[in-house]
Amino acid sequence: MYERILTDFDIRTIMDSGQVFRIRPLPLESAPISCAETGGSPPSTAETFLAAAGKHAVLIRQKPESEDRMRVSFSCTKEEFSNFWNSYFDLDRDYEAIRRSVDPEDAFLTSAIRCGRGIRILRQDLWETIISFLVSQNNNITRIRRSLEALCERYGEKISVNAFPDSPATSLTYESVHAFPSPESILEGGPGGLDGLGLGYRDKYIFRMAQRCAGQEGQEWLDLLLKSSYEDALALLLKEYGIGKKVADCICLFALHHVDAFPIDTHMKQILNAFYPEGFPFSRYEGYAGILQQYMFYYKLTQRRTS
DNA sequence: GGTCAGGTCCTAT
DNA sequence: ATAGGACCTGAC
Repeated sequence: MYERILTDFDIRTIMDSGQVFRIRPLPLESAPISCAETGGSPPSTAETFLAAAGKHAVLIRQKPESEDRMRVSFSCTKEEFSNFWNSYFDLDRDYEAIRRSVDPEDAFLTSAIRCGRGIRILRQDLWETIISFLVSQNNNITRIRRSLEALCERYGEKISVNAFPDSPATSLTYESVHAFPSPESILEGGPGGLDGLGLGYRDKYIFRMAQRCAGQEGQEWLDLLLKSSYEDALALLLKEYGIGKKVADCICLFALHHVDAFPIDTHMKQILNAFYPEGFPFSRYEGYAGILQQYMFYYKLTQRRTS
């Protein structure tokens, strides 16, 4: 177990921000959503979550320490934390500085960053992110989660998760935690091996992408993407069957960490039309508009939920 | 029970 | 090049 006091970190907000689909609250310790804008205050009791990422998984327990500080425990060693989770959660970036840079006269963005404080743009596994956002197209977040979880249960290897010694979660066993499946394991299931996962017509995109990413050649393609600039990565991704501009931008932002990528989906279209009829001020936020996109997207979701 | 989901592909102009 | 329709399915 490894503990940190963190600012601009709220695992629940990250979980609900729509960039990641394999973080979930532990059943025994769930709590309502928190959003300053909707009158809710962060729960003062500890909440615990299970975060699965690629072949890694960890329990995360958080409790507010003060107004803007969170006490966060990770059920892993300090080494595992510094080798993987620190980077995964983008903990070396100063999100407070990003929030401070927002134009105070921009009422919508100001509300969005207040509501979404605690968001971070994760550095997710590339292959997992490609599949996740192929699934996401013309789909809803609940079903995306269900489909991906079912995919992991069918093809992902079981992985172990350390429990907190003093947690109610100790009584649970995490045999149900699966790694994200490899391209090869999906190929072994054959073309019909994706039936029954609720993927709909997206199954063919996923199977083809598994063919694309399998083997040494596939790995080399993924490595090339990892080394590419935003512009080059975008062009490479757009060649692939089932990947359009929006999904490509999500992959660039959430896996390749090109934080200037600015995915525009139905929600963002509505926001841009309603609040930025003259255009979003990209030049003011050059190089990191994608991070602000995430605050706006999350804010929009919380508004929809309560209206 | 219709509408809507973090869109993309395909076809017809 | 650009517009319009089809598309799996289940959550709400």
